[in-house]
Order: sequence, then C-alpha cells, then structure tokens
Amino acid sequence: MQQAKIYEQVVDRIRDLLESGELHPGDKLPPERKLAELFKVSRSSLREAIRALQESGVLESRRGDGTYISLPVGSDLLAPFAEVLTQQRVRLWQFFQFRIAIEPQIARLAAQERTDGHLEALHHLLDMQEREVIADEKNGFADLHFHQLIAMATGNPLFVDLVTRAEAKLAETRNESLQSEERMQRSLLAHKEIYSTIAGRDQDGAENAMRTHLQQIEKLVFCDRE
Amino acid sequence: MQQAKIYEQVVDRIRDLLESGELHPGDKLPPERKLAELFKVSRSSLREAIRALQESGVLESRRGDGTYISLPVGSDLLAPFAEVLTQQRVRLWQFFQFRIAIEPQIARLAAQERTDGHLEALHHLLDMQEREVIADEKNGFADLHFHQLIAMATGNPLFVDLVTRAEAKLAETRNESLQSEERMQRSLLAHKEIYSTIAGRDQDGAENAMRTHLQQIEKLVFCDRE
DNA sequence: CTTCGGATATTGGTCGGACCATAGTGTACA
DNA sequence: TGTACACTATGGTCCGACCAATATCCGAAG
Repeated sequence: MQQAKIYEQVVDRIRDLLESGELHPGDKLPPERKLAELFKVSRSSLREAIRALQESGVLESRRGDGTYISLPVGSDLLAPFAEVLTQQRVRLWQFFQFRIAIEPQIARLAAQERTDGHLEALHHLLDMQEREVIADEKNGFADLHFHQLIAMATGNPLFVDLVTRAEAKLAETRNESLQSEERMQRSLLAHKEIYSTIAGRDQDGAENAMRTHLQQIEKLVFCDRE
Repeated sequence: MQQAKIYEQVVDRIRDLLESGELHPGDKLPPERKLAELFKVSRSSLREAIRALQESGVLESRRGDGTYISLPVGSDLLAPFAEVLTQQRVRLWQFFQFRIAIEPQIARLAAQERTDGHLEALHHLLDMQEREVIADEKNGFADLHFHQLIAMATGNPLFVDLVTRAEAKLAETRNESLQSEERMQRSLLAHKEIYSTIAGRDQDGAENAMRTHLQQIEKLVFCDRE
C-alpha cells in the first residue's frame, strides 16, 4: 500500500527546499544524475518531477547547461517577498480564505447584474442538484457548477475565469467530508437561499448568504478531520 | 537550430486532439505503450508529456487502470455562456469592476494579517512614491507596486498572484489620465490613508479606503475622455 | 597579453527494455 | 449462487546506453 508516487515525493522535497530557503530563485540545481543519486531515486522519476515543476513554472531546464529555479516576476523592490509569488505551495486553508473573500462580492454583483436568463439557468441547476441529492449520487456535479453560474451572472468574464480556476484546483483535493449526505442537503439549502436573494436582487443578502455558505463548508472541512 | 523537444511535441499533439474534438473529457487514453508506438516516441518521452499535461490539469492517471482526460469545465450545462470563457474580449471597465470587488477585501485581510515587516516595506514604498511626486517623475513605479505589497501583507500567495496579473494587464492599457500631476498627488494621499488604516488594523477602514481610492481612479479614467 | 578556434567535458534529452504494484476481469471452487 | 483466487492489463520505477546542445579549457595566432 504505497500511496505517494516517487516523482510526487521528489516534487514535494524540491518545493520544501525552496520554502525553507535552501534554494533561491536563479539558483542552478545539481545535475540530474547527482540529484537522482542524492534523492535515492532513478533519473527517470527525477525527470518526471522536474517536468511537473517546470510545467507549474517553478523550474526551467536548458539542455547542455543545467536546470534553474525560475526567477519570479517583478522588480527588486519585491525581492524580500518575491519568493511567495511563484513557488510556495498553496495550502488548502488559503483557498478557503480566498473564496470567502472573493465569492461573496461576486454574489453581490450577480444580484445586481443578473438577467432572467441567468436566473433560469440557476434554477435548472438547482433542480438537477435536488435530483442528485434524492438519488444519493455523490458526483457533486451540480454543486461544482453552481458557483460558476453565479460568476456568469455578473456578466464579467474575469469572475468566471477566477471561479473556474479555483473550483478546478479545489477539486483536486476533494475530501470525503464534502460528500456526506447531510452536507449535500445543507449545501442544497444554502444554494436555494443564495438563489432567492439573487432573484430578489438583494445584494447584501446575496453577499451574506454566500459568505455563510462558504464558512459552513470551511468549518466542515477543517473540523471533520482527525 | 532549436528543435522542439519530443515531449513538447507530444504535449501539443495531445492538446490538438482535444481541441479538434477527437478526444473528449472523460475519455480513456490508449495505454502508454501503444500511445508511444503510435506517436513514434519512447515511452519515457511520452510519460514526461503526460506528467506535464497532468500538472496543468488536462490528464489524470490511475495506476492499474489507465489515463483519462479530466473533465473540469466543458460540460454542456455551461455551453450557452461558454463563449464568455474562451474569447470574449475583456473591457477596461470590467477590470475596474473586478478590482473594486476584490481589492477592498484584500485590504481588509491585510489589515488583519499584516506583520511589522509588511508595514515597513509599505512605508518605504510610500517614501519612494513621495519622492517621485516631488521630482515629478511619471514612471508610476511605486504606484504600481503598492497594491502588490498590500496583497503580500495578507500572507496568501493567491491574492498576490491575482493582483500581479491584474496590474500587469492594466499596465498594457495605461492611459494618460492616470499620469497627471494632480492625480498622482491624490493617489499618494489615498495610499497614505490606506496605509494608516492597515497600520492600525482597522479592517473596515482599510476596506472602505481602498474602495474609495479605486472608485476615484475609475471616475478619473471614464470621465476624462470625450 | 588578448583573442579566436577547436577539442573536451558536462549536462539535459531520448531511447529501449526490464521488472514492480495495483485495479479490473475472469474463473474455478465451495 | 457467491466468494476467493489467479490472471491480465496498465501505470510506476529503475537501469544503462547513447544523442545533442552548451559550457569550459587550452593552445595557437595576432
């Protein structure tokens, strides 16, 4: 029963080195062969880790030269804090903090800008979610898209993009406490509440309802474990 | 003679298959060994391509089972609004709407989470901005980074990333009304106000000060023309 | 002494093959 | 009929070799 794949472990170890300050942006990494030996893994696994880190913009390989830690964007002025920018893993709680700061404002705007078309789409989605709950399907499909539809109701593609990325990232770390039957019913209720405030163009109500909804989820996620 | 690396070619070919509709979200890919043979590459290179695509959320591998195309956004439910996501052009006012919704919340969090180190950096930046105003330099360097520093004070890299992207995008369309001497003085004053609220850990004050600041800028940009 | 050019070493990129670990499938037995 | 086992397919890991681009060093030319 081996859970973590080797290359994932390597990714983590390299990120750790960055956060602990043992490696700095611009540094040149040891050659792959030495790194592999150092980490006690095959060069193949090490390379897959490098590919992953490269794809997320942390590393940069130059054939015949070496592998470097990417320089963060921005100027020297930001240097003291700059490492936060590119590398540094994003924790789960940071995502929740992010959503709780952003989405209530989106809901507020949605209440202001929504059209009847958006309302209809939301209503349709709620129906679907209700059927999911009754059938006890745990795919969470409707739940996932509710927040996207709210963002669309603002009429501003920037919000849609933002929420979409957040949802996608959050889906990676989906945990079980989000899948209990009780939680799904609570979620449905909260969504209905948010829907009605937006339908009634109640901006304050929408903002508060959304914040309450997200805080409930947060509490569930962080108190449920261990 | 910079030949594209093999695994990059493979990444592109797979992305092409997705966009051309020959592969759909949820589909199961052929086994790695067959795919490698099909693409005429080694399994190692194919796997590095898969790692990269996996890191960007396109693919998903399950040991003993297969590799699947992840299904984040593209459901039929969103189809009516989907154009917004991909290629609707983002208007300038949408950026302002975005910032006015987001940054006051960031300022609020900053007032809560800031350390003395952040405060010091902010103070230093304000000094620099003051010298700019006095010297009548119009580079707007300090002005640009003020909002970034605020985001850093939240301690959450997600906000930093967000603000950085927004600033970068806005810098492209920088217009002249932002460069007048009067505006720069007003901006400096507003920044000082925001600074003092954050220094005093006044969350409501910070939120309001930031909102007022942004609304002033918005007014300037949109009333100045014609 | 400086500069240029080529030989050499270093390093990432690609390859093929072997074996391991796990999830899904089918089959034989109770 | 149902359960447990063996088998198979598939992703994960390792090894060792060679290729290709780049850096470095060193000697010859100016």
